Amino acid sequence: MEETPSCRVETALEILTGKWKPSILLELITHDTLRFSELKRNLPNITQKMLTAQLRELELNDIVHREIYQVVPPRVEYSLTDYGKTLIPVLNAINAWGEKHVEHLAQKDMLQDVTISSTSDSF
Amino acid sequence: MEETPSCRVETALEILTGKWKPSILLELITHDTLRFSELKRNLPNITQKMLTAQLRELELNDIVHREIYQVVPPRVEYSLTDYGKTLIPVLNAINAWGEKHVEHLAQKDMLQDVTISSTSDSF
DNA sequence: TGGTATAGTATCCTAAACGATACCATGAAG
DNA sequence: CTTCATGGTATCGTTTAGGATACTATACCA
Repeated sequence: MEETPSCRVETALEILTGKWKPSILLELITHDTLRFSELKRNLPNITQKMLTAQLRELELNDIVHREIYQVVPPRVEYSLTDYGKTLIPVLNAINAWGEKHVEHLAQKDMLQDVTISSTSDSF
Repeated sequence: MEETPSCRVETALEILTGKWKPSILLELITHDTLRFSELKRNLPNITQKMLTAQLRELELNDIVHREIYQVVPPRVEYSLTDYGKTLIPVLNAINAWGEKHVEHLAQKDMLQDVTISSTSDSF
């Protein structure tokens, strides 16, 4: 029953964090709808267990929709819910800052190899 | 040497996540400069070890500045760097979404107790 | 001489996240 | 009747995050 800003930030971050959730969300943002196997293919190092677990959590939070087709072999498709799509601007903001940060660290740590120039403010 | 959006998002999230970093950052945003002991007082359940560790990480990433006064007993003050302040809009975006999300879950899970109305879009 | 305050370290332990691997059900195709 | 593809579970082990507790240095103050 807390209602502080830090509580809200943590609530939001819970949805975005975990080793795989950002990648999964970005996949669904850029591909719209993906089968389980397609997601797995696109995330080369994830285990089946982790992919299932993360998708279930996202589903519980009403971020992704899981559509099951009763066929054999099974076909299950994942996509963002309308509500899940409200996360896109947040991810864009985080992505933009992350991009600056990579540059910032590059400038700080190494004063060398200043050949970075790509800039993309959204996906 | 990855340069994908998900890599950038993860880089940014690394800075924001951890059980205490959001709280620490929000403290420094709202109070500007705080001594170690003041931070500890304001974060009632944090251990000294965790506070030190999280502050060190934030310092390494150039998010917070650590000012040491050579007196006894020691006095050490923490504040956001100018660069660290560029995180504020990001935290605001996350906070705003988190607020909506709390409401969203409330509507979904319980169809009761609809007495929530506070709205604050920034700190 | 001993207690106090501050800002830490060091050590050990638990719990949670994550990973590797094996297993399962189904029906169609061969 | 065997094999294949899909989308999972179950079980176990490791690795990491976090927590509890004890310890430290220093100078001042009584």
